[in-house]
Amino acid sequence: MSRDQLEEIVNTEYPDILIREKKEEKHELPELPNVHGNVVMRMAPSPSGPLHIGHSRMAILNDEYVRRYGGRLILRIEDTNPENIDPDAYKMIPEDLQWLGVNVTETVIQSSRMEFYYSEARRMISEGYMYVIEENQKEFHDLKLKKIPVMERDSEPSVNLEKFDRMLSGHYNDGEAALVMKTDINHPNPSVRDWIAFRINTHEHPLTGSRYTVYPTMNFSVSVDDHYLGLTHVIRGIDHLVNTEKQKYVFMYNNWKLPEYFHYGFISIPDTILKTTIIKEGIKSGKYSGWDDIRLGTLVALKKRGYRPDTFRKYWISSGMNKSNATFSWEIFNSMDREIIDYDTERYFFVPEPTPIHIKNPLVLKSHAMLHPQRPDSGFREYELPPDAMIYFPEEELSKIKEGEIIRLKDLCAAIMKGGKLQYTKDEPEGRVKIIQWAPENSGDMEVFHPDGNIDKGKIEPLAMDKHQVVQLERYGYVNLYGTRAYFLHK
RNA sequence: GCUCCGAUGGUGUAGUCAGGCCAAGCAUUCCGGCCUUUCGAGCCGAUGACUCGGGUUCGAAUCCCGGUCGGAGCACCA
Repeated sequence: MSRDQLEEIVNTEYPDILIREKKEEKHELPELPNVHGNVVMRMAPSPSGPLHIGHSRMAILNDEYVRRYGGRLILRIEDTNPENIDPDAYKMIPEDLQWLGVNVTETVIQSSRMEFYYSEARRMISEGYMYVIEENQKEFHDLKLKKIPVMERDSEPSVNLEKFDRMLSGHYNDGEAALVMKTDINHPNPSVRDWIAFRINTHEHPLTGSRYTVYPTMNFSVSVDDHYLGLTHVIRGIDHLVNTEKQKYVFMYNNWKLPEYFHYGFISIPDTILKTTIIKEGIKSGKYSGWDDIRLGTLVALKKRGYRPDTFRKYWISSGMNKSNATFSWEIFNSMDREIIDYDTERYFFVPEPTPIHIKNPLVLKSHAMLHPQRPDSGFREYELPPDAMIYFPEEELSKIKEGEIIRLKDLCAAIMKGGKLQYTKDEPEGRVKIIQWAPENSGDMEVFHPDGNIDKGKIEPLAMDKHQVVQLERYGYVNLYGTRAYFLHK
């Protein structure tokens, strides 16, 4: 007997036992290993601009685990490269995180910990784990590729300490000396071999000015910070895989306990402008109105369009910590957002490409539209139209109506196409007909800005004018209203 | 080139560590239908996937080997 036959019998004879448990879907992140009590986690953006969608993943993932297990979430601003820092970012990043609902328990700014990095460096130099190279960086690099150590690799700690102090005293210019972390000169990955831990950069720093000229590279500052801040788990992008490898040497030399590391895969976000350099240029040239230009993928731009912070959380939790590369799905993201906002968004009429038409109604007409179809108690939008009223109708729809066809003006009346003109009819249409939105004569002008740069000009019904909220423009899509303009959210 | 990482429907994921409950779950999109004074929401239905080849095993999406494809890194950026 086949499975089909069996099912057939069960279906007809014993339907009761068929009540199968529906597997409940888990939109949950996996448990973290080695959790003993609270966790300490961090996010470490560089202050080159405000946060964008990509950053939100790191923020949400870390925040979500700290919420689950309890503990601390450290925002560590990694500003050890004085070039490419946007001073505004120090303010924008915390604001973005707050909007996302990420609960930062403390903030650490690396440029304010320079003395600490120096003292850690001195200690590790004196223990023989670091050495200074001078004037021969090119050679240093070439020799590394050939797995050959430079001469300085074996110099005495006291000599290295002396040279390091000379670095700090301003004796060298940019690129003339560097402090190197000894690792394994035979490591299969050349970049892991003896990496640069401190370099000289005389660029002015937005926060510390010209006080410091010797800056740690991220692999050094991250290592010592991760340890001294007590990190238990580190979640970050797969692009840091090799960095983790490098940082492990610092932990090993100092006998520090390694945090648990997780690296999630690259996510490419289609049709979205994220690169800070491109955005900055665009703002400068006037192409973009600012960081919150809705054509951008920054969080402030997405906020302006009306996305809810919870949508980000939901999306990133459902994506999990997959190591494989993936494509960000606006489709799914928008669907999640729709689910969250739909119940709260009022309905209004917007007529793009409006064409005025006389509907030739013999009597006064009253429209009666619900503010929200699922919430009858939310009220109605009502307009009174005098006889032979003029209304606005979408141009595009008008051209698609055939001669003699009856349509319905939503929540108003039926209308028939006669002699190329649409006009009132009291005949009730049979079956399914087109139901189309319209706008009364005293409607306002509105421009809807789309993220692809397009602008739809049209008429917005009077009751929606001057509103500042996310609404659904029926048959058009969800938008965020800003008075006489609106930003398109999604369908 | 070298080093590392990965591969489940159109898309995003669950399952892989501890092989059998997977005849592969969920979400989303598309398609069809129902409902409806929105093309939104809701309801019903349908299509659609374990990268390939070997091996181990009674049994492999899951373990092993190899190939292919994709990605990242190879900085005095983070």
